[in-house]
Amino acid sequence: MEAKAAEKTKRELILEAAMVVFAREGFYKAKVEDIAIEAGVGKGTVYEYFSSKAELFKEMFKEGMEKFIRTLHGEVIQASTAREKLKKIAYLHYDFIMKNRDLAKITMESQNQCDDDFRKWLFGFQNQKMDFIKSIIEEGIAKGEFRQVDSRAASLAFTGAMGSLFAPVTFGKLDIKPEEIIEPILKVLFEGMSK
Amino acid sequence: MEAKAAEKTKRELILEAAMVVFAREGFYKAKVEDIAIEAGVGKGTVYEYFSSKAELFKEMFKEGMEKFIRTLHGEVIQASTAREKLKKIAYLHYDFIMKNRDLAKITMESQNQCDDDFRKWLFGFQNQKMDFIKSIIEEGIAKGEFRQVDSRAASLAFTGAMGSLFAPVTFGKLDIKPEEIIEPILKVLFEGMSK
Amino acid sequence: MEAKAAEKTKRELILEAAMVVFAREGFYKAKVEDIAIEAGVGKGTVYEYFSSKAELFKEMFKEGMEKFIRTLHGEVIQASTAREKLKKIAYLHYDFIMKNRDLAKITMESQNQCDDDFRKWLFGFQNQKMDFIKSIIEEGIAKGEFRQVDSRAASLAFTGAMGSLFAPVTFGKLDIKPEEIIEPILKVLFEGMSK
Amino acid sequence: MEAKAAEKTKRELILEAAMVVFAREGFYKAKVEDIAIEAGVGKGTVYEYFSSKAELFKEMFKEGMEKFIRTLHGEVIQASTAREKLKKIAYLHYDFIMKNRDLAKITMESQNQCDDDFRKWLFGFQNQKMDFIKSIIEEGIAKGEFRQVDSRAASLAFTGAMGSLFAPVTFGKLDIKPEEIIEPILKVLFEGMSK
DNA sequence: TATGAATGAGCGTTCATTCAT
DNA sequence: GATGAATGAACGCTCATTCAT
Repeated sequence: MEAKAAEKTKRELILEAAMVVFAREGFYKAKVEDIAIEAGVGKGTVYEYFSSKAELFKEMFKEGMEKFIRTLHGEVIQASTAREKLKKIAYLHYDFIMKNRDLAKITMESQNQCDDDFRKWLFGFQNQKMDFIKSIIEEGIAKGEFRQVDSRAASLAFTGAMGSLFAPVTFGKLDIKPEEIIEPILKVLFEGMSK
Repeated sequence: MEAKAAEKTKRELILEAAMVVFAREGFYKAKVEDIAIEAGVGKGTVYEYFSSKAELFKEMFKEGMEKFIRTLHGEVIQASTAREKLKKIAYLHYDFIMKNRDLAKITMESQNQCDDDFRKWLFGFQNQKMDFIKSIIEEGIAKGEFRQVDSRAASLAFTGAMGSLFAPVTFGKLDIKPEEIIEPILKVLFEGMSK
Repeated sequence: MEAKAAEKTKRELILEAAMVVFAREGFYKAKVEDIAIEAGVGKGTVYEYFSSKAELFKEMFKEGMEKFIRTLHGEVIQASTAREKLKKIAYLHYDFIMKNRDLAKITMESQNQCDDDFRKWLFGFQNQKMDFIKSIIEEGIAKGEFRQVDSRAASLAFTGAMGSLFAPVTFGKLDIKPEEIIEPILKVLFEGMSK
Repeated sequence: MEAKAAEKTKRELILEAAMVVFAREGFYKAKVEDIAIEAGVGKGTVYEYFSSKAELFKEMFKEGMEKFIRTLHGEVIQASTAREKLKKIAYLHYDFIMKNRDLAKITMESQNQCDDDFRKWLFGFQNQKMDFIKSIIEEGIAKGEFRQVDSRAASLAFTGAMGSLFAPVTFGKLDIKPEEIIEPILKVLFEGMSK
């Protein structure tokens, strides 16, 4: 996937290490020194690129999320129907959780331990995701794929159902195949929205 | 020696203060001293009743949750149909979040920062709640209120939808009436489950 | 020895408990509460009889030592020759260590952790013991039992040799019979003092 | 980068400060912060070099003692007769106490307040010293300098007599010249061991 | 630019002491 | 007198952050 060589900037190394360590330990238990070691750089170097531990946390979180959103938009655009789009989102969501269960785990934690600016960003980010889903549902209604459901309620239900996969998955207790859990959930939701 | 009741034990005072402070600050930022001040007792007194900060957190969390579960079971038993039961749960859930948004906020956080025993308890607790909902849905299916939906998928969707109320509510951004958001969500879900 | 019954005053109970606990834990690690429990009284009661932990320590120490000195004088007076007196002292010393190894252990510790008054008392006490031995040696010289040795040097040597039993005995490593170790030491010392 | 020597490592600075403060206050009353101040470093720096207060105490103690033992062996080897060797030991002992009365003072205290490993090390250390003296006495017997005395008893007496200098010296009450007290003691002991 | 030795503010916890009963 | 619940000063230790090299 990479162009030339495996050249990674120090910044990238640190962000990746931060992901690993924050996810493993949580924000407070994670030590800046451990992140530096994980990244293979000196402790002081971390502060060359990030002004504080909290700043590093925020940056790591943002990068991870924005990457996810980019993937989401990129993939979803290829689907034609609203139903397919939502299905795609559900599977991407599942994949994302599985591959980044670390990030998923700290999403929850992140709400309490950062400043208000970050909280606002996070809230805005979640709204953005919700709006994206809402717009797909509204598109589906417009195209006649769905009934005249309350689009906000439906997107809340959809988002919530996605979210409910978090806990069991991140605790590693969901050893069944993804389609076995995602399909039935989608079925229930789609039934509620179908004409 | 005292007249009527109203008398609160020190333990109760501390638990209530812990709720307030942990919710406001999160586990790590909360200082034991602040909890003591909030409770109107000395710092040492906290340690007369709880062996450590973590222990206090766990106890506070358990008490709050168990109280909620008791309320839930008590109220739900009065409803006759599965639909009414789920509706009841949705509203109680909403009320609980509104009244205990403090507790709601830290539910998420709590997963990372306590020991494995607590994590297990929490996981078991969540399963218990899910099973309760699942059994209501299955009862609804048996009684012919619902179609033959996948009861697990449905309960995940329901739980998830309830959960999705968390974020906006705990961030204090939901200034509409509860029924305006709960009813549409229930409608979507029930449509998906109806015959 | 007791007059009426086994009536023990609270004060005595506390002093005995203090002996046990201070000896087991040392001054700093010993907790006043543990002493109270050991004595079978309430924590507050300790402060009815002793103004502080340090005060309790001092009192306990003084009582123990003075009791030892009384025994020493009482027994020694019965011996007729200086040699016999010193021998008696050596054995009593050994017995005392064995029976009160607890007290012996904290003698050392006690020098650092109390106030100057106590230190002076302790120093005076040790001098008193040394003088007692010195006077016996001088009596021996006067009576022609010993050569004209330097009585101070001799008493230092004698005291020191007694003291050197401390470490091995209090560490419980001396599993030989007392006479097997005391007699040779006395022999060396007496040879050095004999005509 | 620095010119000659004179340069002291932080570790050495801290060990020296520890010696001063532990000796002045005893293990428990000594505050880590005071040691840091005495060393002219920050409190955290102490923990860069020693994992805990107890660890610092043990290291300080070991260094001091091992230095003493090295000095002892180095000097004693130069003496030819057993008598001279013991005399040398006596004077070195006295010097050591005078120069390191701090260390001497806490030797006693140290027995109670450290863990079992340290206690074992201390006990082993004392045995080693005793064995060294015993071997010199046995050498003296073999060479015909001393009578067939019980070498263990004699070494106990010698060690004890040395030890008895502790108390008066460390309390600063011995304002006489060292030879005035050491020579008579040696005389008594040697008389007891001579042919 | 990169480093890691040095730092000290900050916090959890202990326990001697007090005092209302 | 006797009690033990309540207290808060005190201290060991951590770790984010700095800065001289």
